Amino acid sequence: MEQTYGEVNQLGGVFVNGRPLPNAIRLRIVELAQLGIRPCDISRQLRVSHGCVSKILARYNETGSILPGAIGGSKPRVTTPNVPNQYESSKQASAQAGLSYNHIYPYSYPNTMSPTGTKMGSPPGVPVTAGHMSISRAWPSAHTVSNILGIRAFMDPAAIAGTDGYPPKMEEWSSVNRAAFPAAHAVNGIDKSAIDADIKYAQPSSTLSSYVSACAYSPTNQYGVYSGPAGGYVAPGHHHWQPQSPALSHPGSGMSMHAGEIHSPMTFKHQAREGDRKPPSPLSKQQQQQQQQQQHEDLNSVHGPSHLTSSS
DNA sequence: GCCGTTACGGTTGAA
DNA sequence: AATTCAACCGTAACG
Repeated sequence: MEQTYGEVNQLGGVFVNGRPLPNAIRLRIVELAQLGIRPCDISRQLRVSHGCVSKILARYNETGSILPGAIGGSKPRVTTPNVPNQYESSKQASAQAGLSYNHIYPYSYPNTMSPTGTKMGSPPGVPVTAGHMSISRAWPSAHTVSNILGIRAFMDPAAIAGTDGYPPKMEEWSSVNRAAFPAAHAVNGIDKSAIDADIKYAQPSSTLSSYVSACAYSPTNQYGVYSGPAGGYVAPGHHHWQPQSPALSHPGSGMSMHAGEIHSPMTFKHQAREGDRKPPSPLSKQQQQQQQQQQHEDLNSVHGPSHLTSSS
């Protein structure tokens, strides 16, 4: 297990068996889909099996999250009926969920060169934001609920990058994603960071241009169809997203960026549907801390705009 | 040819 | 500390 670098699928894409695709790729899949690109094209372009594309998109549509579910661990044993205290049980459940998964997992595959230095390992005390939580929706499954800290990974390339191979893992950024990038706009923001991170996985060489992670895969861009990175796909008529949701948007966070590039057709469908549900979330103190951290991290994460230039 | 679904082999991590 | 086991993952293949 140590070095599971990667295998190559039929499409020539790199993947690690048993492990989720890098968020950058996932993000790209969603972005492209939003732009109207057909799944089959996405599959080819990103070199991800269509089954996977299908799965990710389906998941996104359903949960609003591009992030993979929590891997590993055991669900809290529910053997005990919640009978005793109804309210208790409910809160308990949430709490558990929250607690269960909090790590960050930026997929940094060991292939890289990362400098090591970062220990950010995001210790268990990771950063989270309540704000996010709230919007982050109640996840249907036991897992997935909490972690928002993933965000930091998303937003903070450094953090991610830092992982020299063995980074902190964030399996559960699930909620994050939503929170982190509420809409497409956010996508952009994240994207870059996420991409950076992932990129390493994909391409160690990374210097990478900020975006295009996907493209990164294909240096040559054979499929070059979308030569453009996000910008490329972006719909021309996009509007700037407006900070309408202060709550979820971390102020200052990377999102502020020009995100205007992508319009967000998809948006979260459920925001409303589940939105109501977890307001006061029982945040664990950890989470609280996390919140703080996170916020501050967000700030840091402001990354520069991805210049989309050319490429290819 | 496209797309949804699922079997398969694999990884992870709480219990 | 080691093992168990359930949950997830992505690919590949099927329909």
